[in-house]
Amino acid sequence: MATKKHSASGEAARPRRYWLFKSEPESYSWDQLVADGRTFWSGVRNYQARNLLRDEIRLGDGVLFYHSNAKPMAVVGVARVVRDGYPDPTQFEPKSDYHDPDSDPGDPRWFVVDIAPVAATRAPVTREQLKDEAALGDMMLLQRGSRLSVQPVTAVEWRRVLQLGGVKESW
DNA sequence: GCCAACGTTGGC
DNA sequence: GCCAACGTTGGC
Repeated sequence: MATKKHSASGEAARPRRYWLFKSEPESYSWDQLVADGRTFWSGVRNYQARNLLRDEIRLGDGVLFYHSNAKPMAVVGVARVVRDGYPDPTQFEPKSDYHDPDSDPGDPRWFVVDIAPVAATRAPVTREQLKDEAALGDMMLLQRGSRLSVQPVTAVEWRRVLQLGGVKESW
């Protein structure tokens, strides 16, 4: 029968992937994202995270929004990527905290994606809850010493966290 | 507030 | 190219 399942719908060949973005709520909270309706994820200044933003994270991907250094530390919402990676404008703004005088506009060093909120979790899915889930034992967020602020999430982890948060996928 | 883990910087 | 010193992250 058919050998190419998605050709008729015009769907992208790449399957949707999943990510977790950390933010300190005092710096940029879920509520702020909801108020803004959309934002560019600026200020990531780590090469591993940069590579994900530039090369891996794509329009339509799912994002778990996690509050770090917070009470409680928790996944508080689900967002989606609404624009592929592009150079972080703040790196070229001398007055920005994120200014990088060594970044060459012809070959920008730092990248962002745009995200928009999809749904808040019914209640914060706390770090403690996540740690209690056997299925989430390998989640990067929970590994000792893991500091990556933009990190991959497996499909299994994604589904489980959404389930814990009472969020039904709808896009 | 502490401190382990990690990344970056710079002297050699 | 090594590595000690330093700064940052972020859970505890």
